[in-house]
Amino acid sequence: MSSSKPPTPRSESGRSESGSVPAAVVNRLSLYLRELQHLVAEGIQTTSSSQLGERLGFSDAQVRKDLAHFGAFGHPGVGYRCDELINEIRRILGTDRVWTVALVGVGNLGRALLGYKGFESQGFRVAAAFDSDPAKVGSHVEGIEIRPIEEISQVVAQAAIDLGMVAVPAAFAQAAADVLVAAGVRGIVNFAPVSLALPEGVSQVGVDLARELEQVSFAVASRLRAEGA
Amino acid sequence: MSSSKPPTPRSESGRSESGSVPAAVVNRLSLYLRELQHLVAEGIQTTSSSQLGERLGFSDAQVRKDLAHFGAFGHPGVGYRCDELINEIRRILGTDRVWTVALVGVGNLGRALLGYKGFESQGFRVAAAFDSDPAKVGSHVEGIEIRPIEEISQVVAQAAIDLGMVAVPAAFAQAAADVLVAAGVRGIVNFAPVSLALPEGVSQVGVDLARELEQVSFAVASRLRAEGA
DNA sequence: GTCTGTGAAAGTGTTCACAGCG
DNA sequence: CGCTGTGAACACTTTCACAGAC
Repeated sequence: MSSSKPPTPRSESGRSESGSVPAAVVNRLSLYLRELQHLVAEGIQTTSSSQLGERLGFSDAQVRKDLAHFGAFGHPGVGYRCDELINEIRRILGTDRVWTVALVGVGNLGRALLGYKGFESQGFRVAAAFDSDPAKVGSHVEGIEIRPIEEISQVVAQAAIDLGMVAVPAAFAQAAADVLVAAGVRGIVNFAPVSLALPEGVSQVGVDLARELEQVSFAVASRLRAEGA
Repeated sequence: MSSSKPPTPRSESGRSESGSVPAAVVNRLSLYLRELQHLVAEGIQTTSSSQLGERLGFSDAQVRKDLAHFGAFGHPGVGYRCDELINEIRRILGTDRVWTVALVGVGNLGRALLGYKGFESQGFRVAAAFDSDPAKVGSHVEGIEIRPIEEISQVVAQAAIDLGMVAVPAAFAQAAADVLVAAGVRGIVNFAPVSLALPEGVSQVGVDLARELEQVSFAVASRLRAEGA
């Protein structure tokens, strides 16, 4: 459960390899999905690469090229049927089925993740939560019972958990990830501000809240420097 | 306060323009910063592009090229003094000063953001919080008083707020952003699953929890397809 | 006429490999 | 020697522009 120097480090920006589709394309794909869902909610049934691109800040060619990686989903002279394209993208992303997710770490952020309403509709069900704090174990958050860390491997197997979310303090994140991986989880979203070393075959995406703010502060600071100088 | 078709849409992946430094470079920069801080915590005072790269999954050349965008911070034959490079990167990212941040939306996620311990040490102080729910207004979360949305512009000016975090439901995110921008905020981190349209000169980074999971599920689904097929 | 799908061109980002400094 | 900083080679992405489908 320590972490001297395990395999495959991998950073935030990209997940591990995945065939030959650029990470940036997959990123945009899920942006297209979200926007298509908004379009449908607005009562729009058909769209075009230029409309979709315009709403997201991409070129029409970009949208078409991205989709071309996976097939030909449009109708020349017409555009894309929204519901059709939604289904295609969900299939590509794998969210045409439900993924079960386990959460490790029920602090402030963990509780927010358990209560987050946006997962279910996109095909993710948070099915188990774990914490090392005996005071939390046994209690229920959002209808989910908090279990002790020691039960991860049993529960992950029993509940057929696919993915993990790590929301523990930085110092414990690698250990938490190691346990999840040993239990058979295939991918992890890591909210701790560390780069996890995971074995090949386990995907990771990192979300670091302070880093997100840093990206913004850089942009603002650059602008201020440009103006001020 | 509606949002027919305002300026500059911009997606998650990139922030607005910022001189000529690629977004990916800035992303990695803050990853380098984080790792350097870990190195210092481990008692390591000097590092090299290859050590830094290895721990993050990048090549040594990548690390050196990234830094070269901003200057020459290393010592040939020696490497990089960790504390020196940390200072340089903080200066570049703009976090050599404190940025004040306002939060709009004190739901589950908003509360987690107010309680998040990782902001302060990186140069961000959440100094104000707003919510439209009268039941929440007036209460205190993590020592911060929740104020009504109507007071945003007054408070942002008075407290000299630099950045905003939007953690309201998708349908209200554009309006919340509009108010923040009108009040003078220069950058926004948006946790709502929509693409905000912001005027030029205001930076945005989007964090969409469901999308992060989708990136992982794509990678896992790809691997399963490859194996299974 | 509209809009897709796609080769070819242009533009960016990454890796290589080495000169030069400590 | 070791390691940085960097031009030059390479790889990858994006944009262009058009043939073909509706």
